[in-house]
Order: sequence, then structure tokens, then C-alpha cells
Amino acid sequence: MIKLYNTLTRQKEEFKPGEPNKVRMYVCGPTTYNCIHLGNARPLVVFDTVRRYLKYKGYDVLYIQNFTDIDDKIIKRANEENIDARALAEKYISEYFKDADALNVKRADHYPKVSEHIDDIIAAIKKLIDKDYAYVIDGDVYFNVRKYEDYGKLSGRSLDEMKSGARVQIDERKKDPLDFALWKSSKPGEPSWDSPWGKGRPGWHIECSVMSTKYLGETFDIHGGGADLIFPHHENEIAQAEACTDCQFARYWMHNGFITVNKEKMSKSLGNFFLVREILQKFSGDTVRFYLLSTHYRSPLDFDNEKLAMNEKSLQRIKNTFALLEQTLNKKPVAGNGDSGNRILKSVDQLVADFESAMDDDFNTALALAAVFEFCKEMNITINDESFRPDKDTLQALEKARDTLYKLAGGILGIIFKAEDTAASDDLVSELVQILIEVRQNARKNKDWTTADTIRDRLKECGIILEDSPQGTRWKKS
RNA sequence: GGCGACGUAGCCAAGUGGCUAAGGCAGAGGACUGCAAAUCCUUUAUUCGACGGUUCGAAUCCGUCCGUCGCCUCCA
Repeated sequence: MIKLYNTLTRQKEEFKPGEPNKVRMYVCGPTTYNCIHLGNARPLVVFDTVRRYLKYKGYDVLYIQNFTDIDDKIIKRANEENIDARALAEKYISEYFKDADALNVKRADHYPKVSEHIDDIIAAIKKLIDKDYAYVIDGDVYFNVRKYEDYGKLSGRSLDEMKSGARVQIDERKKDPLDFALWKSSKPGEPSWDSPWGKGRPGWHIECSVMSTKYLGETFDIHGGGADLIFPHHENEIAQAEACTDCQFARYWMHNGFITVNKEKMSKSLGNFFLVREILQKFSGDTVRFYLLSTHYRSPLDFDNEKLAMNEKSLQRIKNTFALLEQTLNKKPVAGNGDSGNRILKSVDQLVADFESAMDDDFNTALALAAVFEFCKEMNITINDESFRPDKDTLQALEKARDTLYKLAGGILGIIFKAEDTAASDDLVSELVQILIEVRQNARKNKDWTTADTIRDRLKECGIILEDSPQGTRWKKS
């Protein structure tokens, strides 16, 4: 049973999708006017992991992420660079995929764009006007928050509370200061579309209500995004969608915490942001991903290079064990010496049980990683034991151990394992390294340390690492 | 001003009423090794921001205070 924290109810709830074995989820994607920073990357990785886990648990997951490719910021940026707004948006969509791929984020099932759903949006706005939830002023259309009774239910505040502390600029034309634009009339030279209210473009919030319900149905299961979207973006999405359809919008709302720098929120306005591609120059994609998953998704996560470096080493520990399993599996079975196979199978069962119970509890990736570390330790102890003599059964158990680690840490958490490390996929390299190992063994027998060390050093320069163990010399690619 | 979150070892981080407070990184000592790498063992919080309270029992519940941060405006 999966439990997840629902922002709507402010508590952990058992997850029950509307249709058994099928999950429909929507995650707010970026406004494509520049490259994404680490704060933008967190929801990508978090919800990608949620999706992978749901799939692992047997759900058929339909996963939608939008691109906001029409927006004031895009227009502004395009004017600065003196290029077409659409071209700018397209450029950053392709840049987005480069970063997402580097973080091992799987592709969504659809990436709807605002620019391709103008008709749907206009139809929804019409409907809201007809139902008296919206009104037209001078070519703009506003949503009337007072008409929607439940306004504020997601962010936990009432309209009157918000009014008292309002920092909102009062627009005297609006019926309530918190009324927000569904349609904005365009100024000359701005990208625009024809509508019953004149030339203009959609407001920010309506796109998500329209596109999510178009692809997922009027009621769907999970809606995700960063915690800063709770108000007003998601609050407004709910108001529009439920006013329009008279159905519940999303059942479960999930929000990730912020990335901070020196404990302050990483944001474009503060200027304290680090682009994903900048970080990727120093650290691998799966190190960044591992770091993002080292803390529970709802907690704040502070960024600095030392923390990345720390996580890089932690991750290496898991990869070392995976390599050790691979190296051992490449050996031929020998006469067995007992029940190390059973011990291994027991560890595998323990890993699966602990991993699932951690992830079932609101996707506790930090705890799931602890289970992976304990498993790695068990494998290291077993394989490095002096009396370890893998027989056929033991090798079979080891194969299951490797496959399980690959499936959980790789397939769900997204760690990249080089499955071909020492596998026979490259027979020639394998043979050549084997020859060098034998030559070096002879040198070592003769205490010719210069030759032995030269072989080891030169191979290291080629990306091949030799490790001497009581059971012979192992090798792996670095 | 309104609403909310957080404060666990040198660092990162689980744990939200009950065995000796997970796990990782770093440090110290040891084992293995010709050296190295990897690995293993031991060690590192009598204590969970502070002070009170509830309880047989609290890091975990309640209160007060201190500190940090967030949302209320574009933001993942």
C-alpha cells in the first residue's frame, strides 16, 4: 500500500487511483525562456522517480508534463534578443531535454504546449463566462474568485485573510483584487491569437487546467509541482477546472520542497541560481540525481559543491558493489563450500522489503537508499570473505542480487550502472586485460614491482583499474 | 500583518510515543596488501534548539521562548 502526503488534505493518505492499476499524473513543466536551474530540476527528478516507482508497483502510468511556451517573460526575452518568441521557446525546449536526459529523466507520455492548445483554452474560457465564473473587461477576461466557493482550499487560506495582507496591486476594474486573468489582450507587436474578446493570449493558469484535463480526464490522480506553485498557480487551476467541469480536479496534490543556497531559496529573482548544465560540468548526471534523492522530496535541500562531492562518494560505494558483483559473475563456478547462496538470497529479499516499505511511505528515497547501502555491505562482506568459493547456486544468487540492485537503484532511483563493466561484451579488451594481468602476476611473483606497477599505472591511464584480492586480481573500467 | 515549515553527531540525513537514536560522507585506530585500490572490523550524539508540562515511558504529544526559512507578487 502506497501512502502519500496530499497537500489538499495536509496529511498522508493511502493512494487509490480512480481506475485500478492506472495512474494519471500531471506535473507542471517549465516556462521556456532560459535554461533550467537546479531548483527547476528537483521536481523533474522527484516526479520521474515517483512515476518509475508506480510503474514498478504495477501501475500503468500516464504521465503528462506541459511546456509554457507563451508568456510575458518569453516575449520580453525574445525582444531583448531580437528573435521570434516562438523560436526562443522552441530553442529552450530542446535545451530542456538535454538537461533532463543528463539527469536520466524518462520522457513523459505527452508534452503539451500552450501554443498548440489555444482553441481548447478559448473554449474553456467561453464556458466559464457562460457559467458566470468569469467576466470580460476591455478585451481581458478575469476569473471571479468570489464565485468559486472553495477558493483557497489548497493553500489553506480564505479570501478575506488574503485580502488583509494583500500585496497585490489593486486594479480597480476587477471585481476582487485576487481575480486573475484567463485571457490577456495583446499590445501591438506581441504574439496573439484571435478570440471572441479580441486579439490576445491566455493567462498563465488556464493552460494547465485545460491541458491536464484534456489528456487525463476531468478528474485525475496526481498533480505535482514545486511548493511555490501552491499559491496562486495550483489554487487557480483548481478553481478554473472545477468551475468548468463541476468535477473534482486532481485527487492528490504533491509538492516538492525548495533547493536553497545558504539556506535561502534558489530563485531567479534572487540571482542565486545554478544552472543544471553548469553543475554537470563538475559532477555526473547521476551524482546530481542521487543528491536530489538523498533527502525526502518535501524537505528543503541546501546546495553547495561540497555536498555534491559528498554524494558523489556515497554513490561510488554503491557502484563499487555493483562492479564487484559483475566481476564475480564473470568467473566460472567452482566447487561450492556451503550456503553463501542462501545468505545472498536472504539479503536480496531484505533489500526488496526495506526498499519497498520506504518508498511506499510517501516515496522516502533517503530511507530507500539506506536499504541499498545495507545490501551493498552484505554483498561486500560475503564476496570478500576469504572462504568465498562461488558454486553454481551461489552464482545464480549473485545474478539475482545484481539484477535486483540494477532494477531498484538503477531502474527506480536512476543510478547509472555500467552493466558492461567487465562483461564479455568486449571480448578483445577482456582478453588483452587478462593477458596483462597474467604478465603482472608473474612479475609480482618475482618481486619485480617496477613492472607490476607500470602495468597497473598504464592500464589506469587507459581507464582500467586493477584490484588485487585474495582470490586473484579483479579489474573494472573507471 | 496573515498562514506555514524546519532546528537530530564535524557534515548530509532517516526516525513522529516504548528494544542499545537508521544509513552515508569526513575523522581516528586496526585488518588485508610488496605498495595501491577496494573491502572489512572498531570508534565518533547517555542524546535529538532551550525551558517547562502530559505520560509508567517523548527526539516523537502540548505550551512558552530562541533561531532559520518559506508562501501571501513572477517563481520548480
